[in-house]
Amino acid sequence: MTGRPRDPAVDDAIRQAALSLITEQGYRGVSMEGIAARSGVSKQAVYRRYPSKGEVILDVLAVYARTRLPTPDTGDLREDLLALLEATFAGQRGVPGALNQALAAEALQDPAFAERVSRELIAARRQAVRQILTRARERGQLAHPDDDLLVDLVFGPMWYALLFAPGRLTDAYAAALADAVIAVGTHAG
Amino acid sequence: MTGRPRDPAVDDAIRQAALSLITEQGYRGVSMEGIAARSGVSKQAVYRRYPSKGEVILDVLAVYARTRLPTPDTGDLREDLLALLEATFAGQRGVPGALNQALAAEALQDPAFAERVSRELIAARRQAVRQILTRARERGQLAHPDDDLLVDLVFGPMWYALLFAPGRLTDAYAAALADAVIAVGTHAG
Amino acid sequence: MTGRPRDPAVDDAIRQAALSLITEQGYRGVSMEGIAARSGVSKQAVYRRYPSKGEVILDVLAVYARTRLPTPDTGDLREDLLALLEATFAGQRGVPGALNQALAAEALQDPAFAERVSRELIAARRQAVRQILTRARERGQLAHPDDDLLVDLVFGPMWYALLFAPGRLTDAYAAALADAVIAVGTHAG
Amino acid sequence: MTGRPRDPAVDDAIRQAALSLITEQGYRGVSMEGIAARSGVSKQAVYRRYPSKGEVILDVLAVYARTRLPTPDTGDLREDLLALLEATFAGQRGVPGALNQALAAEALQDPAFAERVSRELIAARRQAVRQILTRARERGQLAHPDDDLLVDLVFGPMWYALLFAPGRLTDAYAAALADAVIAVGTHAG
DNA sequence: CCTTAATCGAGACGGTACGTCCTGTCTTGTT
DNA sequence: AACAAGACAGGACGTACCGTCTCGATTAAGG
Repeated sequence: MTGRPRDPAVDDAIRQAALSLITEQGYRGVSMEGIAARSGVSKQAVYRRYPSKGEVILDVLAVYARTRLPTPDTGDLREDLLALLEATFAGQRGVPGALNQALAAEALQDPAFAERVSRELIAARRQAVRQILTRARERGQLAHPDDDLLVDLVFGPMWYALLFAPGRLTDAYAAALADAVIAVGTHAG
Repeated sequence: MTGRPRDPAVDDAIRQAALSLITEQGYRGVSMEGIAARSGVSKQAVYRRYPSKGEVILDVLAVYARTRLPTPDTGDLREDLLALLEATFAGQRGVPGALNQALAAEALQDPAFAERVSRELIAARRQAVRQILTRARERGQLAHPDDDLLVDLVFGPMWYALLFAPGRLTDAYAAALADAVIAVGTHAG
Repeated sequence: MTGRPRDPAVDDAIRQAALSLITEQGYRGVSMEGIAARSGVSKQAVYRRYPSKGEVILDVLAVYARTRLPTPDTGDLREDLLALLEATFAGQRGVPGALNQALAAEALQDPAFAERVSRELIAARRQAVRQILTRARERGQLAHPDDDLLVDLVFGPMWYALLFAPGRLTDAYAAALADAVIAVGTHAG
Repeated sequence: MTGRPRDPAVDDAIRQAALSLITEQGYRGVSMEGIAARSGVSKQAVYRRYPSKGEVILDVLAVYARTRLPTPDTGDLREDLLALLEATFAGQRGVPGALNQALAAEALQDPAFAERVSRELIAARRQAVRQILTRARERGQLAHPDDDLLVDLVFGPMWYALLFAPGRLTDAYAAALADAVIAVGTHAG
């Protein structure tokens, strides 16, 4: 029933190989074959762990982004939003940006995978923003009733930029976006 | 010097085949090989016209979406925005949605293509919104100085939805989004 | 130093699985993996007993064909030969035929194995025929001096048939072959 | 309808690669993958021509053995048989021997292929011997009525040797076998 | 009218990746 | 030790596309 346990070194080698392939060559350059070759691992070992390229990327992202979303709590909505947006955008400028792009590419090709990503990854990120909003609402700083819309206003432009203009994700943009969200939030809706 | 002219029937067959493949099987199911096979055309004939899958999709989209963005001009910002958003979202619910998803998938795998899409297609759409905003500004209905941000607030959530939750693009969502944009726009920024 | 003794039930399960796989699917369908799976035994247990597929087959054949070659002794060369040939051919029409074919396939792919088979299995069969010939010679019924050639005349056509026309191994063929061998044997050579 | 014609150089490269692989490493060392790699040809190019390893070998053998079976006609049965047997055995001592072994290995694993080989290759060889026998019969040198049996006596021992003792195929063996066949042939049967 | 040149379909070409299967070895915990 | 379980590197399987190429057969426009 037990069998030989999986070698954690193999896990690491696979993730490391996938990560370096994505950063070096982008999503195009990633293949199950290539990951196996680069990591010095058999294809079987990869397929045993992940049914598809997307799952590899998802896992790499999960491990890589252990630097948790901060969910700052300064007592001020603007401060909180700004901190989260700057942190998030900063991340997207580097390797995680490439990972998220790869993720999106995979999701666009496989609705089931998109659903999975939505539930496991996207939801967590949304929750972080929603928490900030909830606290602001409790302090009476928020009039707009639809948190979902406000969250969309945060992440929508981010993904838009990842798709067509990754360079746009600057601190200044984070500030402008934070102000915009607050402008909407302080209205009654 | 002239040689045999290109057969327009071949052009049509290619576009038609690409379109039906995308709608039937999604981006996954589309290949240059498949397009040629489905259209009864030689691979060479396809490659002569388009250097890559992405270009085919781009062209199909251009032809298919001859139903131009309206750029309504009712004299009222909210009316204009609402009309445009509803029309745009309505389009994304059907076949053009699949085409846009395919486009995004391709763009994510090829930065050069992303750039091209950005310049040729995205820019036009942004321009339509910017026109509405400009007119509103001339009427004194707009305080916010950064049109680009406002445009991002319009298209960001749309692409976000296309990536992870296509069902979200309803008329109600269009209305909420229009209100949000106006809320931001009427602030000084 | 002794450790746990080998489980005879495992031995049986392996042989049984190998046998049924060969008869059901032929040599093609036989693999160490498949034998282990079919017998519900670990691969290690198989490899512990047999270094290769060929050895399994060889062992299965040995156990299965405990119905020893008869080496009849009727006092008449023709009677003896006919009895042996009919018995042998009869065997080759059923399961042992498939086993012998598998054996040959393995031998052709591995000269060392061929040598081993030759020494252990082929030699025994040849000895049986040689015994018949020796007795005939002592009775003065045999003029030809080269027993090896005569034995080849018996088994050559049998293997030939196993390779390319298994259906040929009938009783009539056995009779014709026995007569041929006698025709050669009664000549001086 | 026409399409680009197959490149004969590719044909040659494949056959050459297959031949050298067989002679160097035996049937074990032959794989479609290996043939493609060795010949510098794509796997597709190989599969386009041959559905299986066996077909490659069969074709290589056919091309290689353009040194047709002689079918000598000296007016004397013994002379004819001896010439053919010596020529045949001589061939089996070298590269064609390895090819025939590979062929047999494949045939043993695939009854349909065995049938094909039987019809296309084996039949031709048998015909050569039968021709010799027919001429002898017309000259009154042959009493035995069953040519098929006589042919089996020629080829049976040859394949037997190829399977288990390739070294046995000497000129002396050819002579002994020729005499044996004649001994049978001059009897009434 | 008759070259000239680009098109057409067909399909071969070297490559790369797919996802599966088998080989023979190994590493667990259990008996 | 042997056992079931199952991971491991390696390698072959047969298929699908990639983008390029070479055919023979059209289809105009220009000499």
